[in-house]
Amino acid sequence: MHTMNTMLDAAFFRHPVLTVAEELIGKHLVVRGASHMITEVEAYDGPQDLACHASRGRTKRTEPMFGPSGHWYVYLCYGMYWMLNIVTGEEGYPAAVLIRGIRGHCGPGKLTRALGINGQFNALPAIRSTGLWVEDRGERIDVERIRRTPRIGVAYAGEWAAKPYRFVLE
DNA sequence: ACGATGATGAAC
DNA sequence: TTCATCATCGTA
Repeated sequence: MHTMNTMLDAAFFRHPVLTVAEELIGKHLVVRGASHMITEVEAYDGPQDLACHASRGRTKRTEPMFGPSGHWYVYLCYGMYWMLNIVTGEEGYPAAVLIRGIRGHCGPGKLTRALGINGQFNALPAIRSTGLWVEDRGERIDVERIRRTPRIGVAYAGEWAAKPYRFVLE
């Protein structure tokens, strides 16, 4: 039996960021005709989350996170690495999932470099016509294979640094 | 352990 | 306009 590849749309992403983050494990990032299984993500959850950029308010940079779900939030980190995030939840509530790993590439800065993803995708919707989207390719991921840990590189975020908002496929 | 490398946001 | 800070990574 053949399974259709389904593009994940805005409705898929219009849910609590922790829910979307876990469900993104095992889905596929599609760019330039190639698909890559997502193996590691982190959730950033709203203005109260001190590790979330939006906790410092609505600014030019964080604007996409306040927009509708299913759009990309891409920003430059440490002057060298592009971080790829997908906006989740209701419009007006700033939350996003950082794509930290795909099969064959570990690390958020390495995967964007390998796939040629940069700021050109910021604020664009994750649909076929933009050239960067997410698909369910019918792979079943047992939740037992998903490990939760604190997020990486956010030690400054007080109690929020310890929350298990990182999801990794074993 | 540290430097590369530049945008960001807050302070001044 | 300056300044500290950074959701990282390669090299040592």
